[in-house]
Amino acid sequence: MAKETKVTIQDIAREAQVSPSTVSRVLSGNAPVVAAKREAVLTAIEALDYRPNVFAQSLASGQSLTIGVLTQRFGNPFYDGILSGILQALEPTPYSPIFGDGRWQTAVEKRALQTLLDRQVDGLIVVGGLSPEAEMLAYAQQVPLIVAAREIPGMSSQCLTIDNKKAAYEATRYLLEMGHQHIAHVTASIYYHGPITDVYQRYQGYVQALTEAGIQPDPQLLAEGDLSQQSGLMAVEKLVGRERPFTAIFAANDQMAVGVRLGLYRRGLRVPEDVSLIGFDDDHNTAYLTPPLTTVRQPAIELGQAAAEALIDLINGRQHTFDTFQASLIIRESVARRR
Amino acid sequence: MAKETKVTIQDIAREAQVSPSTVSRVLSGNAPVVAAKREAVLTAIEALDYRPNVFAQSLASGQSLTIGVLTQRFGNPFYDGILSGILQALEPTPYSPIFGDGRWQTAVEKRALQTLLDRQVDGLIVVGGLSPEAEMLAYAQQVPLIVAAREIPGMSSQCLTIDNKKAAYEATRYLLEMGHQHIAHVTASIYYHGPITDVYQRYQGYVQALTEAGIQPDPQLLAEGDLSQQSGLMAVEKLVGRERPFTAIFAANDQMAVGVRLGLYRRGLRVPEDVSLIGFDDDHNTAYLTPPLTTVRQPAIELGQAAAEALIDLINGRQHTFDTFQASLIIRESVARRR
DNA sequence: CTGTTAGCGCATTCAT
DNA sequence: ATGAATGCGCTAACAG
Repeated sequence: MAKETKVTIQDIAREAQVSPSTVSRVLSGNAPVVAAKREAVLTAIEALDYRPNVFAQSLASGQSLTIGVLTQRFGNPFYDGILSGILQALEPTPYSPIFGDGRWQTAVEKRALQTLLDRQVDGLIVVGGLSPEAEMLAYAQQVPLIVAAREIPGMSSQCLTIDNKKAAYEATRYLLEMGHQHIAHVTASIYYHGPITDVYQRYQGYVQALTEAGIQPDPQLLAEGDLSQQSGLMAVEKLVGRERPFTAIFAANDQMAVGVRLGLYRRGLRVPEDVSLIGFDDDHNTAYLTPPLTTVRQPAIELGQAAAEALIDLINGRQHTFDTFQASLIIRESVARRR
Repeated sequence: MAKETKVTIQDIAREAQVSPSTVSRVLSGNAPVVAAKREAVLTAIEALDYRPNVFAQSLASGQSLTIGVLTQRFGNPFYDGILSGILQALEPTPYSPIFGDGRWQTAVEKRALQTLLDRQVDGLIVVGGLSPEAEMLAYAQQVPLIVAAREIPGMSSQCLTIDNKKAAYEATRYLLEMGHQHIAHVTASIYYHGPITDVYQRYQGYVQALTEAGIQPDPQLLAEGDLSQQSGLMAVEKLVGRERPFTAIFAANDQMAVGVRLGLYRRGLRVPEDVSLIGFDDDHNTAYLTPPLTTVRQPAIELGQAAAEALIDLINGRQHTFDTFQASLIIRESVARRR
């Protein structure tokens, strides 16, 4: 339907008085071309407003110059940040990203992945994702693959992750240092979230900090939500209902922290006077909480950039190493020294 | 690098004892094929796990079976909703979306658009966007084009929009009906936002409602922000500073409404006891405001779906008509009857 | 209904 | 350094 440019490499060749191959050469820069001819070609390209046909290019070369990015539905600040980072890092390269959306459903994710593969992407970045490890390993066999924000055993050298356990450990430590002894944790069902082990790692960090401090983690101070704000609210109800005293709550993400905040408010508990509160994600949407929420910032953009760079190195067979990314505790007024 | 499938249509042809063209025919369904052969082909495809080379397909057919979607940086709930709608509507079609990100910068947008065009998209959906009208018209010449959430004079039959003026009118009417006479409006600079006339339309709806009610809009009750939360806060300062009494504020978007809320709080003004407040967008991130914010919900997903459907009809030369979408007022507790 | 013949637009050999 | 020739994998006439 679309009336695409009809200008082909042949037209340029004629216009510039050279052969098509020469045009191709100046285009790709893969072979030396005398300056005069190069000029002629460039001018012709300009004059005719020539745009190479990417399909023909890819068909002939076997490269698509695209890299596939599999995400899970937009909207999450952390994942969105990773996307931004990827986009930024790809900008100066010849590769352009094409997206697939897994929508947090394995079946959808699988199809999206397949679509990307069918489009002959030269490389693949999977952000999070639910696909079983075996499948991921299989994909990695077919195409250069980098996984962001998820650790897959057996391909850790291609996984960029954030040290969630350590971050959670530090958050909990901070509460301990502020004198809190009875620290509740709002987590999310491991079962439900399957491979999203981030949440579980946060739980582990929490446990470790307590244990090191000589405090036995109390199951009664653990509440399970589903990462939603609503579930945070309900978590408070559960905790309060158990009649185990607590002076601080560490929520596994900001959304739940907001719910917690609301739940405390409804129970007449004030933050931070009665209960200190820490979240996780540095979700900017919580900016208008009063008092502002102490939380953990994950370097999403940086991680995205690193993922893209790693992938390009991988495609080009270059060596590439990277460390686990460190998250940082953002201290704000939702935590007070225990009275 | 990637070891793509080496299976070609020839292999299938051989395996199924037919000619390549026949295979192509069963693949595209564009021509009748005897059942027996079709079966044979299908089995062969299955057996060899054949995946057509999209580049070869596109090169030969001139169609890419992709539709380009130009967005502006993820994160905005309204635009994200439109994207979801587009994705959903495209799901059952043979077209797959490829995204471009304009990042709210004309230069970037232009490049992104060009990239999409270079990829020979069969159609284009531009969500919002800043490109001057002339350019949009030019693009529309090159490729089937649908514009979502923006009205472009001269191609209104290809623009899906939401009736912002009417929605704002109704929001203001509601305040009037609640007995408010002095209603302030927080808008955004028309100059700054250039083509984003939504905000201006909201202003117009506000004016119309007042005028119809026999109230002369008071310039002193108008404050200009930039859609950010921060600017909402400052708007309150301006309004309060002018010492013109008001009992209600209608903000042009939820983000500013949140800022307004904060500003009022700092001034010791309570919502809704002292001042009633209405926003616009039904931004879920405001869910934890107390009291909940009365706002306007725009049917983003529906609009996205409609846009995708319209585009496909356009590509196929089918006729397609649609109405302006209606937003709806979501009444919550941030508005009180005037005491 | 189906096989045969030509390209689609370009990147790459290969000679020169 | 550069032109000519070949083919990437597939679809689209064109005959039959």
